[in-house]
Amino acid sequence: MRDSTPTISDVARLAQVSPGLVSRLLNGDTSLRVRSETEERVRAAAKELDYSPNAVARALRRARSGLIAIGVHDAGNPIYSAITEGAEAAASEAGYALMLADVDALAHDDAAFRRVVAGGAIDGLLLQRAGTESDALIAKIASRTVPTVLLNDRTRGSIGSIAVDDYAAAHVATSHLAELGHRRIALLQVDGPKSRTDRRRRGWEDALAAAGLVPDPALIANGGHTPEDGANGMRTLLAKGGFTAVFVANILSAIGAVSRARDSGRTVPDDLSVVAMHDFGLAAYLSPTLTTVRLPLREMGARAVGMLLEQLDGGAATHEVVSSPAPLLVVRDSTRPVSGSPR
Amino acid sequence: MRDSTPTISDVARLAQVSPGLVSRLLNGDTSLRVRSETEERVRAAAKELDYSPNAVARALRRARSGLIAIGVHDAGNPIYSAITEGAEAAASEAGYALMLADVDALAHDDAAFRRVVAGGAIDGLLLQRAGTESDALIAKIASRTVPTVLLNDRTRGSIGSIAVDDYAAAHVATSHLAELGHRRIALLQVDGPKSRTDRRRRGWEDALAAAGLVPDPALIANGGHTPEDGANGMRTLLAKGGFTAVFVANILSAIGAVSRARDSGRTVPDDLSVVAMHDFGLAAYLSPTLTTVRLPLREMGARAVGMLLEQLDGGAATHEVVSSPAPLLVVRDSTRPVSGSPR
DNA sequence: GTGAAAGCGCTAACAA
DNA sequence: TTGTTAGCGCTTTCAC
Repeated sequence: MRDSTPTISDVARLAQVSPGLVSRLLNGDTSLRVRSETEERVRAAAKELDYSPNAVARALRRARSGLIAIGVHDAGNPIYSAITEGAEAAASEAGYALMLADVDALAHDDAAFRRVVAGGAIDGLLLQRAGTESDALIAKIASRTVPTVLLNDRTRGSIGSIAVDDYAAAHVATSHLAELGHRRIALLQVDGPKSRTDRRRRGWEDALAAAGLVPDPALIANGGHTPEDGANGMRTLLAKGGFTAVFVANILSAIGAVSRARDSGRTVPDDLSVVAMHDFGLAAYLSPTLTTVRLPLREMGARAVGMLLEQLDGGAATHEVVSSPAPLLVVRDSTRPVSGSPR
Repeated sequence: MRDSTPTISDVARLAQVSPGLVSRLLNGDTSLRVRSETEERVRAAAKELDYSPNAVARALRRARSGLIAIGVHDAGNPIYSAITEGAEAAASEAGYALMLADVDALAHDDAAFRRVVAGGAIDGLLLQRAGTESDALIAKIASRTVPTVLLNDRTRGSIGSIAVDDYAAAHVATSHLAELGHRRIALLQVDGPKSRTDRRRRGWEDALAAAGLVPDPALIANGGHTPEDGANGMRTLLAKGGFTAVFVANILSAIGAVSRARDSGRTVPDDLSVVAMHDFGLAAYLSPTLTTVRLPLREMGARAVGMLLEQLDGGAATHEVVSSPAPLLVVRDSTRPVSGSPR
């Protein structure tokens, strides 16, 4: 038994061939015509030594690290982790590995940034776009060095971007409320990039219009993307009053909003129907269980990796919307037909 | 402006010194006595070229990739992601990067395993221990190649391990219920590694004993670690009846348990008090808000990285329990003094 | 104080 | 059909 990890030369020696041949053979070089007997000797040797090619040496030689980094803001956020899971699976599938990086650390720690982005350590970067300063900064600088895809973003430009269909999601959610007979439907939006906010608002507006209702700007408030923000947004909304239903553009925010409504004496869904954008496992176990619009987040993460790989193959940066599967309304207990007059 | 990324030779050339000198200088080699004038020339050149050392070349030369992998089962689980966040922060702090790997993929896809673990791609492995077959397998094989630390585990052996204080957590939670006057306190345990399950059960037993109560084996059921499992566990428990409070050894499971209790007509906390092990942001926004025991998960992730680095420096594998900060009881609305007779 | 040279393990171009 | 060679960019030992 050898004490140190075997190299390609060890395999070559054992099989009595040259390292170059082992390399081409094991990498499935199709332009190679080997005697099948030789091939077997090589494979047997590799197996006997339990040879695994050294990833670092290969990366240096190929000028490809086989690593994709994903810059996230809050790894604990279930929405983000769904994206990350999709990305990890797709990366792994393609023979890549996924590196986790904190966007804020990247933005504020130059050494960390250089280590991750600038030193050839990664072949591509996936960047969670939350609408902060850091985001824009990192995206701009990083994309000069390495193919980059902005997640949750639809910026048109030299940097790739991918998003879910915000408009459709908002439309589906709002239509559901309208179909239940609600006529005063509020909107709790997320303070992300303006264009995204706009698309969701238009989905809400158009769904209202389609139902013969008139969007009331007074029924729009900011719900952020945390339970706390959602609770605050709901407080603002409740102070104005005059609605029987609300579409909340983020599920964590929605949970906070429901909590706040309850604290101020409203019962969901009796007094107030709530639909949240995004879905996750817990939604079915909350009280009340939450009606949501499920979006293809894992698919988005996976596709983002695909876009990155295409760029690595020389393709241009693209801008995509993941529209399949389409936003799916998951009706649970937080929505019900309107009853009585708005309060 | 140069088109390709500058190498150390470019810097050396510009500064009119040798690459070796640049390397030692930029890496802060203390045994180096350079003319301060030369030093400035080098630093200026590096700055002018915006030089970042190539991480891959460095890794090859140093035989250190600067990468730590964390094998997780369910990245979306808030408990796991807290650990991951802690690990990421500590890794980044130490100049390392964190790679995400799916344990099941590692276990079932040999190519993926080799790529991640066997090819010198990582310097260390953090392994989420969920008690599955895959876990044990991976741990065994991986640890032959690379320093490994088992998360959430207290296995004594050549493989490092780290855990939170399960016993104390269960004790704190159960004591709280006992102090509220509950005398029939059930336990919904997680079907993880036996020793862990045992420690939590002993915490529960000892807390009961300390309160002069007798642990009743009939009041133990399996609550798993998902809302669904928790709901099932609660169903089992409710079928037996005879308790007014329950300690649930996992927060997701607790949410399912509460949901189930509600579905079968019980009100938490009026009919049933619930304490969950582990805490996360949403707990304060549920209905009812959930009393929990908060554990140092981020700290555990961070410390695990520290243990790995110590092993890389030649230290032996250790087995630690993160006991600081101590398990913290966070009292919310799911617990209240006992009232009436058990049902 | 600084330079020169070797080599980490691999792959790709070129020879034979 | 297979071997030889060069070199990716860096660090480190040794020499001057």
